[in-house]
Amino acid sequence: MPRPGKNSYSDQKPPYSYISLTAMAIQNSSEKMLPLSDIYKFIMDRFPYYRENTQRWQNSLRHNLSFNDCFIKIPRRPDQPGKGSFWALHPDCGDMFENGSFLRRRKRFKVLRAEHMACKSSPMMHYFHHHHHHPGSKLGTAPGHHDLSAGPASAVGRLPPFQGYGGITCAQSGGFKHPFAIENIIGRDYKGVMASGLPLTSVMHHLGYPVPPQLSSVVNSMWPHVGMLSESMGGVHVPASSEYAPFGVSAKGLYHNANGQTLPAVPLPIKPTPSLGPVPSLTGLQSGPSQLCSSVSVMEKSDLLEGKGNPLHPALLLS
DNA sequence: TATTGTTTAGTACGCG
DNA sequence: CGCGTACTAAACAATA
Repeated sequence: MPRPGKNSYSDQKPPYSYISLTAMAIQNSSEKMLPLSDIYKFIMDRFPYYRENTQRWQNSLRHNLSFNDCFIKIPRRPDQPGKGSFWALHPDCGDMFENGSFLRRRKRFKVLRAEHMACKSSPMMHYFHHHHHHPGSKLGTAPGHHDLSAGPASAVGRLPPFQGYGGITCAQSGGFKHPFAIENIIGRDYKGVMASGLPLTSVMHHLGYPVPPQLSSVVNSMWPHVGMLSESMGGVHVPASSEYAPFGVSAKGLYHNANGQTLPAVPLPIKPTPSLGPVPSLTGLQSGPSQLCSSVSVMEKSDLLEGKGNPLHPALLLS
C-alpha cells in the first residue's frame, strides 16, 4: 500500500498499455479524435509518470498509432490548420481489452485486407475525391506488404487507387460496401476514417462535407459504442481508494492510487452521444473495456461479414 | 527545424 | 518452447 508522503502510485507507471492510454484519450475527446499533441497532453495531464522521459514514450506511442490497425488517421479539414492528422479508433477494435487487462489485449486488432480488392468507388467516393483531393497522398508510393499478421496499418492506405479503397475499409465488413458505408464515403486516403468510431456525420462534417439529414439521424444513433470518459473536472468522483479501473471493469493487477487522487481517465459506459459538441460528464461505470469501441476483433470477422453480431457495423448503414 | 508519421529491429514477458 | 503482444530504439520521410 502506498503511504502518504511517499512515492505515490500516480508517479508509477500506470497499468495501461500505450494502446489503452491512447484509446482513453481519444474516447475522452468530444469528437472522438485527437491530434497527436492532444493525446500526449491527455496522458501527461492524468498520469504524472508520463511527464518524464517524454521522448521515449512518445516515440513508442507514435509507433503504436502507426502500427496498430485500431488507430486510424483522419485528415484535418482545410479550416483546421495545424500539424498532423487527427487520430481516432477503428470501430471494430472493440473488445481488445475484453479480459480486463489493459496491459495486454485479448487479441491484437488487425484489419483484414483479403477482400479489399472488391471495394469499388461509389458516387460518394467520387464526391470525396473530387472535392477533397490530397496532393500529398502517399498512395501508390509503396506497395506495402500484405502480411495479415503484421502488415502495417498504413500499408493499406498506400495501395494504388485501383487496388481498392483501403483494405481497412473493405476488410472490416468483408468486401461488400454499401455506397453509403462509411468506408466508401471516406475513401482510401483516410485509412478508414469511418472507422474512427466517429459518427459518420461527425466525420463528414469534420471534413467539410454536407451531411444528408437522413444519414445524419441514422448514423448518429448507430454509434453508441463510442463511450465517454469522465472529465476529471466534471464533478464525477471516483472513490479515493479506487483502482485504476478506467473502464469500470474489474481490473486485475491494477494499482491503487496512492494519494487517493482521483483518476480522471475513466472511460465511460457507452451511451449514445451526439456526434458533436462537448461530452457530458459520466454518470456510471459499468461498461467494460470492450466498449471502448463496440465490436469485434479480428477473430469475429466472419460474423461481421455475415452482418451478424454487430448491429453497429457501418456496412449496415442504410442497407 | 521541430513535429508528426512510418517502418524495422530487438528485447521482454505471458500464455498455451 | 513457440507465439503473440508490448515496449523501446532508431532511421528516415513528410510537412507545417
